[in-house]
Amino acid sequence: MTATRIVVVDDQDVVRAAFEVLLATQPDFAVVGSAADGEQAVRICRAQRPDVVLMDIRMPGMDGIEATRRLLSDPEPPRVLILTTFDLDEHVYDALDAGASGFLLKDATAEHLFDAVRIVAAGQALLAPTVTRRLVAEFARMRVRRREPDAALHALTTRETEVLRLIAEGLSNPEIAARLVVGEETVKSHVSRMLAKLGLRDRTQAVVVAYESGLVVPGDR
Amino acid sequence: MTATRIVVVDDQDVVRAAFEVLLATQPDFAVVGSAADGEQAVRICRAQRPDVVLMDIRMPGMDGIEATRRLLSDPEPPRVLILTTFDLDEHVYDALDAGASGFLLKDATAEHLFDAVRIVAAGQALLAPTVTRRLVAEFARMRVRRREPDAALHALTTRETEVLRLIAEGLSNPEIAARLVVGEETVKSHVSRMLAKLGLRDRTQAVVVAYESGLVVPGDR
DNA sequence: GGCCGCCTCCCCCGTGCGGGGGAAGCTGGG
DNA sequence: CCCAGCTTCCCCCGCACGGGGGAGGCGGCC
Repeated sequence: MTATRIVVVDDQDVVRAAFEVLLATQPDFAVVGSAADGEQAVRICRAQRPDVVLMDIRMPGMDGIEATRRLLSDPEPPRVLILTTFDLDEHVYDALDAGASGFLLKDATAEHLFDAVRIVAAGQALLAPTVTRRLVAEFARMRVRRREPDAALHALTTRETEVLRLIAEGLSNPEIAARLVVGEETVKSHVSRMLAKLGLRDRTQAVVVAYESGLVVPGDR
Repeated sequence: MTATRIVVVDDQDVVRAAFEVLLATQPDFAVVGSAADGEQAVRICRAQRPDVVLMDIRMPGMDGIEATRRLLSDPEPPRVLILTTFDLDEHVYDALDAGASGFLLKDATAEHLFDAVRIVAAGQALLAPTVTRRLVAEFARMRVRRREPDAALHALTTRETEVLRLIAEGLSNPEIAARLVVGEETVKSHVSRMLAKLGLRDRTQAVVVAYESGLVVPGDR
């Protein structure tokens, strides 16, 4: 098994050199390049094709986020491990968005860094504990809104809910009738009773409550 | 500084005993109780008030998820670290939802376990690398859909966009006219041209594209 | 100057929509 | 057994909605 090929990206020369030396102490690691900004990073990675890129965020010119985004859009991209001083950065979410596999703080121990490199090289992911905590909290928050189809929606019968869902797809009454294989008159009564139960005026407002209540979720179609 | 108080929950006696012995090797840990199912776990935690609970998921009777949910609803709850054999479990999301601070696989090393306990005791969070990877991917996916107010929406004039946004609040034409302080006829022409540009039939469909495109976001009101 | 895009308002006209009734069959529970 | 709730369908009616087409004022751009 060959060594994990690593590129180090940091605008501070000392820091970069320190990481190179540190990583070189591990027999299964091979530092194959380094860069001081985003442009250099992209160029060197495309030439060296490393397994893992240790990426700083704050850099003059192209920052680590944008560099990550570009690298990840290549075919067979490297795994990117973000290494930064500040965890309170908004950049965390942007970095994960850009496709980073890991997010470590510079106060991590050498052992943690080695672990992290091996984990992302294996295609897994690892985040600093504080970052994990925020991500988990954020994730739970996102899920909470997405599973409270509550309002007065439980008052609806199954058929009424079904009709509401189709209205929220933008269908007209005749279209809904066709979809459900019933008469249009039937649909109209379902719609009327649904609107009355929810205290709404028209189908437009019905679409709004369907989305706001979480009955339907953007992107699920 | 006092030791971290730990409760071990697992339905298999040997496993439970093994973890107790393992944790006892650390001078800053103190195992203050153990349980073989969810009910016992809740009872013992309320009596012992540990800092950290090592929780198995699969157990007879009340499972680890439900036990976690109940513990977390208490005042000053312990931190819960889930320890399970299967990472492919759907339970991961449920566990995080229930409020767990960590999620480890049983194939983790002793050192990783100790680290994890110390991290969650400190109020941070830690997940197994495979779980982290899935969470990061899921998180990125969630965010992607939330920032693409693109479609053909740029073709709309500012006024048309404004009208679309109000339609997506469930307002009728007269209401929109009042809100914008213009005549109803004016609103009608904006609506008509907006629908034509987007290739839509009625305001109901307009609400759908407003939500699906990200022009409006559920919960922002 | 002339042109064009946007916002504003006006007309007519057809119809999809929603309210107000009523009625049938079917299910399940007291 | 009968009643209640759900689903299905029917009638009539009024109106908000949306299409078509036209027009004036105002700003920017060539």
